[in-house]
Amino acid sequence: MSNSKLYKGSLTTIILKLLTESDKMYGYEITQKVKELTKGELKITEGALYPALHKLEAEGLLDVEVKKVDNRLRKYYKLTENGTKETANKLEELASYIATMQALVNPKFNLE
Amino acid sequence: MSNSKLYKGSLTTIILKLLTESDKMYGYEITQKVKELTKGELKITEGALYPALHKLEAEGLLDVEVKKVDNRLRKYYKLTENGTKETANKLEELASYIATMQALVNPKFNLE
DNA sequence: CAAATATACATAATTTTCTTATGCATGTAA
DNA sequence: TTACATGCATAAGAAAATTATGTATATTTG
Repeated sequence: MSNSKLYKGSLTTIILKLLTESDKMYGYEITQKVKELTKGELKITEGALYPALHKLEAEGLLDVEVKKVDNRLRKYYKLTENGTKETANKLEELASYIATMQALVNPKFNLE
Repeated sequence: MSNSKLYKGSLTTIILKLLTESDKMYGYEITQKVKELTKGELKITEGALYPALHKLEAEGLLDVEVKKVDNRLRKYYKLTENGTKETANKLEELASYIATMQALVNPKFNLE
């Protein structure tokens, strides 16, 4: 997931946000979409992705639907109502994180 | 360190950056400075800070100098030459992380 | 004056989140 | 037929944090 440690903790936010745009996605699709959107900067590993998806499902933020396509299994995930709410929270947290870090790192950005 | 998980992995960057501005700082001073700069948004816990400082010292990025002030011990940390170089890397990584996340989360920001 | 709070360091146990490695299975390209 | 792509999964270990302590001195407050 990139050599930078900064991505730790942001996988959930990424997954949830992508699902607000695509309605439903399956795991492998998420890895490809992230690779594409970030021009290869960020590669989601399976060892990180699948446990994260299972956790989001267990927390009731995602619903899963299994489908067989081309004789291969796919698990489609979509946001629940709570998942949609939580996505909004996560995106606010991300905006807040960015603002805070810029205040720390760049004297030009002052927090209110 | 704030309820948001996004700060995971950014402590080292924060410490190094603050030291480029203040020449030398001690642990407690860092916690207060961060609290002040972020208007209380971010509170560095001791359990995170001290091990991080020790690690940076062990890696040769920080030098330490112990002083007794008002009958209390202070450990002043300052950047080594390598520490200064590594700080530049960390700040680049932060800028890159922010750009990548905005590309993922905000369709308006496209990566080159 | 006693108690709480602030200053200043430290570490140990646990949790969270990730990496790395591995496993299984099918389909397609070289 | 061998490698690579698609698609899921988990287990062992590492890294970085949280939470809970512990020690000690100085200052503020009721």
